[in-house]
Amino acid sequence: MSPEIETLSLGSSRQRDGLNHQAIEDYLKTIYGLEQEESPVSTSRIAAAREVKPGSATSMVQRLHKLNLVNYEKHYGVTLTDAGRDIALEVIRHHRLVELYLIEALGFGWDEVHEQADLLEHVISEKLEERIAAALNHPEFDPHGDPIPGKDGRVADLQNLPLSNLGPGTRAVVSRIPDDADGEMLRYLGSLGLTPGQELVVCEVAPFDGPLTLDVDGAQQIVGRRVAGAVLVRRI
Amino acid sequence: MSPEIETLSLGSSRQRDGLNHQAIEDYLKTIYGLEQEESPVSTSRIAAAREVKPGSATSMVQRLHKLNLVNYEKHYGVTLTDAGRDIALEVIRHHRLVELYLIEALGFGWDEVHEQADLLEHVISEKLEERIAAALNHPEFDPHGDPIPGKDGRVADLQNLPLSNLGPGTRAVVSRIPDDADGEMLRYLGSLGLTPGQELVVCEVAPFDGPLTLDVDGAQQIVGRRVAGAVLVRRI
DNA sequence: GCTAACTTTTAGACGTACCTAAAACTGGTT
DNA sequence: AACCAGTTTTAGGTACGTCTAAAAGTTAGC
Repeated sequence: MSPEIETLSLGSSRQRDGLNHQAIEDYLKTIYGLEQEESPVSTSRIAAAREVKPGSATSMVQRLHKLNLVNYEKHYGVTLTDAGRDIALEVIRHHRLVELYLIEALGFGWDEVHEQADLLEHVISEKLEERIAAALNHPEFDPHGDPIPGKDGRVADLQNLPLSNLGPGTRAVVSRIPDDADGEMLRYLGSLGLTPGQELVVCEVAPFDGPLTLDVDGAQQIVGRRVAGAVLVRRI
Repeated sequence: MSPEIETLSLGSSRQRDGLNHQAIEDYLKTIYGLEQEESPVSTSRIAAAREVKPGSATSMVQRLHKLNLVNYEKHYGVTLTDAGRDIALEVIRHHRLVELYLIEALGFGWDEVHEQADLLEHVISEKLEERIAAALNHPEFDPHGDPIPGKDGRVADLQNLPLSNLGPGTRAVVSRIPDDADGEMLRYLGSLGLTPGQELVVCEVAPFDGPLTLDVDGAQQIVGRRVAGAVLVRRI
C-alpha cells in the first residue's frame, strides 16, 4: 500500500480522496503561466511568482516531481508533464469561468474578481463547473480577454503582443489584460477605454521609451511604456 | 510581535491575514451545532462529529481556547465564546446562502448541494456573501428549512422537534431536514413528499419503535423510526 | 582556467492538523 | 474506600508547506 497515489488524476481527485491539494494546484498553475513566457522554468522564477523563498519552491518542485506532475532536473529547470498540465488547465478553467460568472451574474467589476476567483478555483466540483459554464453559454474568453481552456484541454491561441511593441500607424484590438495586474492599473485602463475588444490606432511612439499616443474611439489617449506593456493586443 | 493574533476577528480575517483557518472554522461550526443539542460539549462528541480521533479533538480545542474562541475546562466540556460564536454563525450563514444559491440560481437539487457548500463556505468574501444574499432577496431560511443567521448574528428560532416524537393525531408541518443527512435519505424523503413546508398528520404510531403512519397531502405514508427521527417538524 | 557573483539545493526547524498508544481522570459499584 | 469501565488528556510521531542559513553548483570576467 503506497502512502500517496502515484499520479494525481484530473480534478475530481480533490473531491474523491478528501485531500486538499490547493498548494499543488497553485504551483502547477504558476508553472503553466511561466512556461508560456519561457520553458523550462527555473525554481527561482517559481519562487518569485508564488512569493515564497527559493528553497520552498525547490522542495515543492521535488514533491511535484515525485507525483509525476513535472519533469525536473537539478539546476536545469522544470516543465509540466501531461498530467500536470491537465490539472493546471482545469484550475485555470475554473478561475476564468468564476471570474466571468462573478461579473456577468453577480455584478462585480472586472477589476475586483481576481482574488475571489483565486480562492474559489480550488473548490469547484465538476458539476458546478459545468453549471457555471452552461449559465454563461460556454464562453471561450474571460473578461480579461484570456482564453478559457476547454474540458479537452484545448486553449484558443491568439498571438497576442504587448501594445508597447506596435509601431505608429498600426491598428489593433485589445485582446487581453493580464489578470494579475493590480486593481488600480485595471481601473486606469478602464478609464482610458482600454478594455478587451476595444479597437485602437497607434498614432505616435515617442523615442527613448517615451509614451504612445493612441486613438481610442476617436479620443486621443497618451499612455506610458509600462502601461502599454501591460496591454496585450492583436493586429487588425 | 506575537506569533499569532490573540483573538480572531470575524470573517474577513481570512482575507486580511492571508491564513487559511478552514479547520478552525469547521470546529467552531461543529461545536455550535452540538451546543444546540447539549451544552457544554464534550471533546468526544466533537471528535465523533468531525470524524477524527478523540486526541485530535482535544488538541484542537486547546488551540481554540488559546485563541479565546471557546471556553474550556479539562474533563468538563467546551462552550463557544462570543468571538467563537460570531465566526461559527458567519460560516453557517455562508453555507446556507450558498446552498440556496446553488439551488435557486444554478438548478442543483436540494440533495446535492451540501458537500459543495461545505467547501465554498470558507472562501466567500464579505462582498460575495452580500451579492449572493441580495441575489436571493435576503432569505431567512435555506432549502433544508434551516434558518440563515443574519449579519447581526440573530438566528430565527423554530422549536423544531423530531417527527418521531409526535403522538397519533398530531398535525405538523415539516420545518427542516438536517442537511448532513445522506443524499439517499434526502431523495427518499423527497419521494414521500416530506420536504420543508409540507403539512402532515400522524395517523398511527406502532409500539416498540415501530413505524409511523402519516397522512401527507391525502396519501398514506409509512416511515420507520430512524427516518422519522431525521425529519424535524413544528406542531400546528 | 581561476575566481567572484549568482543561482540552486540541502539541512534543519517550525506550526498546523492529524494519528496511535499510554497515562490520568471520572463516576458508579461493591 | 477501592476498583472497574469508560472518557479524556498527554506524549510522541507523521506529512505538509513554509522558513533560515549554509553548502554546492553554475556562469562570466579576467
